[in-house]
Amino acid sequence: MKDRLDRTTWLNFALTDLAENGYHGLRAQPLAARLGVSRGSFYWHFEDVGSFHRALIAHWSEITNDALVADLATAGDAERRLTNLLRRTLRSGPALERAIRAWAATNAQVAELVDGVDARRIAYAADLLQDLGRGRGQAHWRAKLVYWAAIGRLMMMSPEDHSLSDAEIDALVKMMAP
Amino acid sequence: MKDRLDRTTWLNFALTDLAENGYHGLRAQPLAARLGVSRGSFYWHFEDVGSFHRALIAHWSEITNDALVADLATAGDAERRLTNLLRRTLRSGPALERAIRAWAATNAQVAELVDGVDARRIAYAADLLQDLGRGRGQAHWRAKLVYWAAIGRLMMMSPEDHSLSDAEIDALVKMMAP
DNA sequence: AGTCGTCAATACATCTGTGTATGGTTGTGC
DNA sequence: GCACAACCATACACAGATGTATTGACGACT
Repeated sequence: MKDRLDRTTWLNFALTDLAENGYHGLRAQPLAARLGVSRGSFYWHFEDVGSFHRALIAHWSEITNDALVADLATAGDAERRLTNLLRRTLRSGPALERAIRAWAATNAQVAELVDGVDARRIAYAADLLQDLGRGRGQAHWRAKLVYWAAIGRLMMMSPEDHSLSDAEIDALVKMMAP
Repeated sequence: MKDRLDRTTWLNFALTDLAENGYHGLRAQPLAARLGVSRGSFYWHFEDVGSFHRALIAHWSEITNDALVADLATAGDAERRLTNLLRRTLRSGPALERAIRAWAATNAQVAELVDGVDARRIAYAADLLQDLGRGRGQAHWRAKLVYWAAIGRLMMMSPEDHSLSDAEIDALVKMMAP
């Protein structure tokens, strides 16, 4: 038998389910049904629903921080890296991030972790803006502004309003770091 | 007996509960418990949970659009109105809007209504930017950007990162409509 | 005073989900 | 080839929510 599950398989499946169906489906019974197994498997891998949730957000946090580390290793000067960062975050598939933030709105532990991720990303953007000549305070509030826009955009529910051309992103970079 | 409830009392209470506890509490049993009545009252005023939800988002949409109409009637020139709009939306209590958007992430009907509210607000901001001399296309994408930032900000879960000084808001207005 | 409409409590059947206990199946090391 | 660990199914008791049906209490209108 090859179709047995391990812990990270559960977690990865839960992330895709979270992106598609929201956090209300992140429980033993619905997930097991979608996976085609019984809850016996769930309760083998996880103590209870609460600890499953903790494991899941820890897993998401790891993945997300890995992605940021990859960003940090991107080559190029600061302006190019900022442009690339904006292109990626202003165009990425919004489903999972949106679902995580919807979850964070009603769960303090999720909120705390999301908060940490946000702070790291803002600090990264602020560093880039400082490299482009902005003062420390200016760089930080502009970084917050751009990051807020990225998050606000992915919270929009109509896809047609997500569009942003290369020219508009370039203009945004120039606006933030002239 | 004066402590009997009518339909709008239910809806208003549901909105405060939504802001405080998220949309997972928007059901007959928990709401009735918090209101100190039985579910008999709920099922008198509403057909079922689904139609209650529809009534609730319609109610929110009305309230929100009324607020926008009030904004539209604000006196002053375009720059002052834009500054006021930003001060209000960049500083308002974020709980209800955040909860509504968390709800919209997993409910198509809520998403549709939120979408309409967003479009109206963006159009209003774009009008103001056009009054300040921006071209039509420029005004619209800058309005989207500012609106995204407002939404992204209220999705942030740590209160200390919400702060934005008057000077920063003025700088934002100058940045968008120089 | 009596009737009707409005609102709410209670009781019931049903559904979905939790957590636990117990046993069964599959693979791996010796 | 066997013992053990990893993994999963099944069954049970329980909790919370839904929706419906029935009954009851209050107020207004005539």
